[in-house]
Amino acid sequence: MTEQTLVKRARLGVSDWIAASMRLLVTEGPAALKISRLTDTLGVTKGSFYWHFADIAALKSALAAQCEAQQRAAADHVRGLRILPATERLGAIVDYVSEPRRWAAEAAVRSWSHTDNSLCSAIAELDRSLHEAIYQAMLDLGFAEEDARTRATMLLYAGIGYLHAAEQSGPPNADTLHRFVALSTAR
Amino acid sequence: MTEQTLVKRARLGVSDWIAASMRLLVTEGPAALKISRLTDTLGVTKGSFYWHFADIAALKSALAAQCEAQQRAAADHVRGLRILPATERLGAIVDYVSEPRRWAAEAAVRSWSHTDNSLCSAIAELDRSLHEAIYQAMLDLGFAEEDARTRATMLLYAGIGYLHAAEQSGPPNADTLHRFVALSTAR
DNA sequence: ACCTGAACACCGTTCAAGT
DNA sequence: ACCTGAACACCGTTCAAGT
Repeated sequence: MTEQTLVKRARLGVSDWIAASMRLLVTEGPAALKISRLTDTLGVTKGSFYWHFADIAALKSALAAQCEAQQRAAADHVRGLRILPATERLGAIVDYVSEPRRWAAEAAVRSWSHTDNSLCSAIAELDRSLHEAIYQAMLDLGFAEEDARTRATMLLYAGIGYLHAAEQSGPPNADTLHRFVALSTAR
Repeated sequence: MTEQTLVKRARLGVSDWIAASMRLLVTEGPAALKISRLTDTLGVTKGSFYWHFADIAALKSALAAQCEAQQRAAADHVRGLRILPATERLGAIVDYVSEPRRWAAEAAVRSWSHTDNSLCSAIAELDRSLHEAIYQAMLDLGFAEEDARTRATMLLYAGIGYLHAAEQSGPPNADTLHRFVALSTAR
């Protein structure tokens, strides 16, 4: 009864569908992303949906794009940190990605990607971007190319693994990630 | 390889359905777990499925139980390696988990767990077991408790992160994991 | 005990027709 | 430009009837 079914707008735009989808995704997870759920909350029929989107994959793509935009912003932010000295830079990257809201969004997208292949490329891109940033920091710290690559790869994967593990065991612990940095940059 | 797809038995048992489900899960992921896919490969109609299982959730539960048994067996195997010297032991753990068939099963179960909470505890148990084994190896190598714990945590998460990343980018590379071992045990 | 075949509900999808 | 309403395909589910 608390739905906005009664607040039926005369006309809907793509952004209305995306917004409703985002709300569903965040509150009930990817499994709730059904056309019928959307038409219920928006107060229209399913035919309406197909005026705005080719199919449900298109809706999910658009939703994913929204998430990707946030991720790109994250990647940009990380790249912007390159003015910092390498050690502080790695610390700043860790602080940034472990910020609770970012962390939650990251976990949600990665979790969603397991049932939606369209998201895989976006995630791969962010991972590549992060790896590049970390690799560069390792180089700046004076490690030889191959050593730097291995250290960067391990640090990145440790972060991703930690994210997946923490997904069901509570909030992130920035301290743990900082220890990973220390270990992966030790001589 | 027992390809019984075309060999239509006169009668099927629960184990036949589970086996076919496991094959589908590992080769095509949880999304392929459809009754119609199973009846196609087993050469029966959907009504047959409902003689053996109450619904598709029951099939998935039974499959999950099978997966959990495998996870437990894996944990036991890792615990059994403790007789080896620490360095060889870590190498043996890496070789064991990166064995292609185990790796594929592991990736499938972890991927599936994102949409099936019943699997989370089994995975957490294996992770705990792996962490304990790796931690013990670090202690045996002479690292102090807290340092050993951090090194073990990072190595474990790097492996998990690598598994998730490799899930969509091809087969595992044991060499990469061995380099992670070298890095996380470096002084 | 195990299976078929027909039926039904649900959801994604299409499209001609309405405003 | 945006939406309705009816149709259809696909998949999970039920069940009476067959061996």
